[in-house]
Amino acid sequence: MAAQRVHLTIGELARRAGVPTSTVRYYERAGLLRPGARSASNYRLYAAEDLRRLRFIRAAQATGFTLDDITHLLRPASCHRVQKLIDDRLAEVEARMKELRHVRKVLRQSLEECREHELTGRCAVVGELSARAERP
Amino acid sequence: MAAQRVHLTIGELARRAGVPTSTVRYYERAGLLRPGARSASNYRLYAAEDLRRLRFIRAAQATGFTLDDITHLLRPASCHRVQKLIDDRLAEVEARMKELRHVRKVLRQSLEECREHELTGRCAVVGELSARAERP
DNA sequence: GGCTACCTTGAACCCGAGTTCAGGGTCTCG
DNA sequence: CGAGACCCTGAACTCGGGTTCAAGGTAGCC
Repeated sequence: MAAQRVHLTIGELARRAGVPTSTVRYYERAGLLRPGARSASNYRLYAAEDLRRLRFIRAAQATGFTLDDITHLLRPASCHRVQKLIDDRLAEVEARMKELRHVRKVLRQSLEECREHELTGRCAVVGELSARAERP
Repeated sequence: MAAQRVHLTIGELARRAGVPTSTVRYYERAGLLRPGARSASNYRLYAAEDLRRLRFIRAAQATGFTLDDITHLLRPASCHRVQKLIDDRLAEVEARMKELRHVRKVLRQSLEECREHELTGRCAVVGELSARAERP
């Protein structure tokens, strides 16, 4: 409450979050992030809060939420809805991790074989991958 | 070699792989999967081999390869290239798993808090999520 | 007072990965 | 023979998530 209002321009905000300004404007169009104010010259002005919000958006996105999901996460209108989103997402995350563990195993094995067979001139990776990918 | 040539139509193939026929045709356009033959009436005919190939494509895709990557995986022209693809992908998989572990933790915590705060009427999830997402 | 780096808008464009549509041919069953 | 389910083609469309472009306004410094 008493914290100084930091006034970031769009460029500053974007740099701090590691995104292009075009993306910030795009998120605004998408209803995800509105600047708290505008300067006299009509520049968007953002507070520290907005930086957190932007970082949250990127983090959520990196973990598989769509922008549409994120709008619901950021509008805690219904706790139930948010809970359901998180619940579902959690299930997806679990499933994805399981998949990835399998994939990692397959990739490692294939890579090894590929290296072993290198001298033969014929790369056997695809057959191996296919065969294994079929019965996860 | 001596195995019977199974002649699947596009619909049969698609059903067995769990994709729409439009996708199969799309993969053909993309150079990923050509039918081994055509019937007299110009229907695409696929062999069991092609079903494996299609399943491989879907599996690879599910694990984060783009269709373009997959064309290279399926054309083992250069073992080196394939190795590089797999190597890179392996690194991505590792990174992604790490991310996911963090995300899972955050989601679990948030969900718990959300449930605890349910009675207060105000959902605190976003604040929590944002705060945690900031320092992974 | 001019240079440079920033900011504004709306509209158009891009990409991957498909899907849909229009306008046909074919196969099989009754 | 006819109905319904399948197949063909090329072209257009969709969608998410942005980026790029044109045509400006502005802020700060020398």
